[in-house]
Amino acid sequence: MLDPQLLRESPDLVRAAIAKKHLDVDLDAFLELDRSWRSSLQEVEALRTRQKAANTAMAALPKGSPEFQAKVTEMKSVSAEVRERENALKQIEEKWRQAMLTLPNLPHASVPEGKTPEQNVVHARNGSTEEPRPHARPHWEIAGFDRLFDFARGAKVTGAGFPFFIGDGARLVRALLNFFLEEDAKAGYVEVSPPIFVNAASATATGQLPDKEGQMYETVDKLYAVPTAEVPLTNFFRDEILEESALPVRRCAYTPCFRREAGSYGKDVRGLNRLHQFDKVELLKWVHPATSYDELEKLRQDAERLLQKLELPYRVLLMCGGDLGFSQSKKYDLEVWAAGQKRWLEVSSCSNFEAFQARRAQIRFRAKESGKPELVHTLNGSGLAVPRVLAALLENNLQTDGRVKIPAALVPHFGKDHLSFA
RNA sequence: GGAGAGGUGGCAGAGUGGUCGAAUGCGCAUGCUUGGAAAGCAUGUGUACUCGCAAGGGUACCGAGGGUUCGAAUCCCUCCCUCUCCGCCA
Repeated sequence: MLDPQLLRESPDLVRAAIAKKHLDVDLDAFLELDRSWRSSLQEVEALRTRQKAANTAMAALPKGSPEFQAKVTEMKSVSAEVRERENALKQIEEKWRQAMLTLPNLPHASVPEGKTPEQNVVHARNGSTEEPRPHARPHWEIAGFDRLFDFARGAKVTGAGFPFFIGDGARLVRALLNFFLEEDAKAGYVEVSPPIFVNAASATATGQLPDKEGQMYETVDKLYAVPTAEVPLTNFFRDEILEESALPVRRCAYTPCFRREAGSYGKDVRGLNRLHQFDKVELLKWVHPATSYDELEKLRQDAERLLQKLELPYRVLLMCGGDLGFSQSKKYDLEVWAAGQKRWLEVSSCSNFEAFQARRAQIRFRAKESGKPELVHTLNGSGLAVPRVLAALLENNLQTDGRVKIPAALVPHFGKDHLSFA
């Protein structure tokens, strides 16, 4: 949610910023709504003032006295009017709230111009994509793949996109999760194991609702399976005021992530590239607004380090305005090279939300100077998404003998230096 | 799942229709006192929205939402949560 004050005082600035995201937003309609909300509010407040004054006067009057009865009669009509105007106000407020929820966050000045993913800027590259790998092939074509990653049984038991991980496949998932969590702990993130279902208020605070409910699995009692640990993690401090000295708070969490992925078909969905359920470790920070862009760089580096230690070639994209999400101010994507598919796979997305989520979620800190509550800035990034990292490992590290070499950093967690499909 | 009790300010805890944004205590802040501290004394101590150049006003909030009433922390309804006992169970 944006700062309503900023909208009122500098609508042109907001308009220009939103234009960078290439979204179509009717600010004038909102501003008009805002004006009528304020005048309606003032009407109601004036009437309430009258009611309160009458209430005090009546308390001092003998009950049943003529003066008292006269007041009752007088205030009955005021009461009716209050009811009417309050209903009108409530309706406007609801519209106002809905309108606010549809306004996107503003991009940071350093976000490059651009409309399409092609206009994202390659910020950095690490490792070679040119190394000859004659045996490389898409991971789903590797001999024995189906023994470790059983999509057919998964489809039978649950549905497409819910594979079984078996033997070394399951073991590699567990090793990766362990490796990620251990490394994240070393980087100062406190591990959290959160609920994997959240209520509507939580999904709204992080921006999944109201627009993206079609992307989440919903239970009969209106709980949502988390699409990412970001949701329960961010909501941990919802409606709370932290001490300034507690900032920055850094946390990480492993959860399975559930995404309906409605409407995505085709090449992207082969193998482990896109699943309805997948494992991911998420990094989250609550920081002082003055430091959030430094913290974003650190967050990106924390995620990058994982890929470096896994010896996987990757690149960092700085997202252009048009490819930024609804609620982000600035975002880096980390993409790992999959030598078999000969394409980049997104394995992490590191974003600064500034106060956008914090305002929706009312996460604040008490500023030492003023003693007043201020909104924190929130940031999050994957560290990392398991199946795509796994896919890249299979494709890049496939040996001539059909086995897959396990990177040195992972060997202590995996327990051996090769994965076997046999 | 069944039965009962309860949700009030940072905490504890009063308040069953009006003068209650709310007693009192603790905590916290500032000042006085002191060589310094404690104690003591005094004053202050929520959040949000809104009007105003400002000084300063106004309104809302007693778990949430609705209702009754001229008027609701207080009465009624629905929901959520916590606790105790029973049942069930990883």
